[in-house]
Amino acid sequence: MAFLPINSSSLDLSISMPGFASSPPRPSAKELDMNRVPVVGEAAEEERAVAERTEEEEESCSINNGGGQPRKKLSLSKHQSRLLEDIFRHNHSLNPKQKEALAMALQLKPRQVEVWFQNRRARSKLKQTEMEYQYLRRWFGSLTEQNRRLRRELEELRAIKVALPAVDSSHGRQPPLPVSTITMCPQCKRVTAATITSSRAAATQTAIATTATPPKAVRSALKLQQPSQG
DNA sequence: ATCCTGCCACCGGTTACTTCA
DNA sequence: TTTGAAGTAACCGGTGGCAGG
Repeated sequence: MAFLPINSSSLDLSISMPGFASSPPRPSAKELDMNRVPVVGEAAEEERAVAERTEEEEESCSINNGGGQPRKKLSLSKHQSRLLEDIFRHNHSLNPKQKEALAMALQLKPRQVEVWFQNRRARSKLKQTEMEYQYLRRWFGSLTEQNRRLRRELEELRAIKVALPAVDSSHGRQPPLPVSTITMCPQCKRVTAATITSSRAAATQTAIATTATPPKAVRSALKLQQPSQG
């Protein structure tokens, strides 16, 4: 469990903070909230933008005043998003103190940080689900193909068995068979054509029957891809 | 020990806004 | 300039865990 390195009074992140970093990357105009007036410059502008945004939120955003007015949607700056992402990578949820500290560092409301983490967890889960779906779809496809191949093989083996009805018990001399059909009888340890047809057919039958069950490795692989909690 | 209540955090689903092709 | 799709911040209602009475 990777906890954020914070204490009760500060968020000690080794990542640059908006408004605190010496030279934070300047977000492009498109990355900033379009409700704000366009700004030019470096850190001061970012700081000013955040301050203006916060002021606007105080007045208009229902997350602050409890609704009534049409909600305005805040666009987080690239800087804020990056920091949130960095923290999310280490921790998918925050305790109240961490949330408070992070909100302070980002000049956001704790509720906004909370909502961001909720939405981020949801996106993460959705992405995971989509990955699993794609994986299972591919797996299903390969199983279908395998099943088709095995059924074809079973038909061929049955055809061979029909063509060679007397071979089964004799172990006697038989006409030469195709190399691919020769195998060892598990009981008598002798190579016979009849054994091939029966044992291979049985094996094929079993393979067909068992292709519906996901192998343990697949099940655990899907489990392993779950995002680690806490 | 059990039940009830209030609080809080979280989740799934949805809405509404922003951005971009 | 308009428009539809995609991304996502914010909201809503429901649920479960926990503490206190």
